[in-house]
Amino acid sequence: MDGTIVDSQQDSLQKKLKKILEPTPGVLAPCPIRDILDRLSDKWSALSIFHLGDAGTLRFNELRKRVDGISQRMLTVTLRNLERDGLVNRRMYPEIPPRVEYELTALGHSFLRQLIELGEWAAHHSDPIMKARERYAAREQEAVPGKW
Amino acid sequence: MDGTIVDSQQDSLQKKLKKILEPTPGVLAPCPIRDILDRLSDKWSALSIFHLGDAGTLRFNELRKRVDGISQRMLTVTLRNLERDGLVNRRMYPEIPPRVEYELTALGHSFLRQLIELGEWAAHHSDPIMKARERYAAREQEAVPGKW
DNA sequence: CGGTATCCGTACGGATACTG
DNA sequence: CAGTATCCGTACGGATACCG
Repeated sequence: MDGTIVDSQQDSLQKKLKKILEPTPGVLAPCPIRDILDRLSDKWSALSIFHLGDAGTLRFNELRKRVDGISQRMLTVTLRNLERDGLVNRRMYPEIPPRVEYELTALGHSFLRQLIELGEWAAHHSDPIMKARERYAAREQEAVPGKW
Repeated sequence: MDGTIVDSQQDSLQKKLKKILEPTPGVLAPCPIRDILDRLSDKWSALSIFHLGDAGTLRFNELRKRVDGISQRMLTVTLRNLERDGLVNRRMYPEIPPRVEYELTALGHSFLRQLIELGEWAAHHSDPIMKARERYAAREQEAVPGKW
């Protein structure tokens, strides 16, 4: 029911996997996957990218208000990382008081599309995930009866 | 050059973004995105999924050998999380010595496809990212001349 | 306004030893 | 073999204070 819709694509997937997993010249070692995952792993990158993609161009404190709960420090750090990786553009205007605007680069928008895909997947599969957790929790209960 | 291939898809993207970013009933609060990102954020989940997807079914120590550098503890923790979320299936055989086999569930394979997409994106865009970093590093040099 | 600099608690993950 | 238990260092991120 799930393995029949894909046919020749299966091989393709396996090949892609092989390529990702191959040791030295692969996608893991130098920059690619590990780095991209790092951008996803820190607490605020994805959220910042979402908001920049949504709003277009934002000043530092405008973005700060939108990314709920982020500290000034972490917004700075996050934006620096994104800028460093070429996902975000930083434009500073030599005025007083200073004005700094951030926006996604073309690369950033490209990455945003991947994030949205991920978000869509998550939204679409949130139900089975939640169910799985409930089942897991239930099994934990019966496995350790003395706990309760 | 990059904004012309997508036309009516642009609105669609924006709408998806809105949906992802909307506060309470959105994708962020309950389970979805935040949780999925959590799976991506820990150090070993993605890699473990890749290897399970590549190999099919693996015993604990087989997987351990493949996931280079992972400790016994972290493999256990990682697999528990993945099992909890319904991405990995754990099958235990009551033998001596014990044998435990892990494999991706249908949901896990579905997620793997997303990971591969991400990997492909990363591989495909690793060049501009690396270049961006070099530029950033170069700008740092000139900005802080006293450092050198 | 848009940052740095500093301090500090916590959570993640590694190493090691032990167990059914 | 496949874990669990324990200890322990580090890195991530929050709070606060200060600066151009």
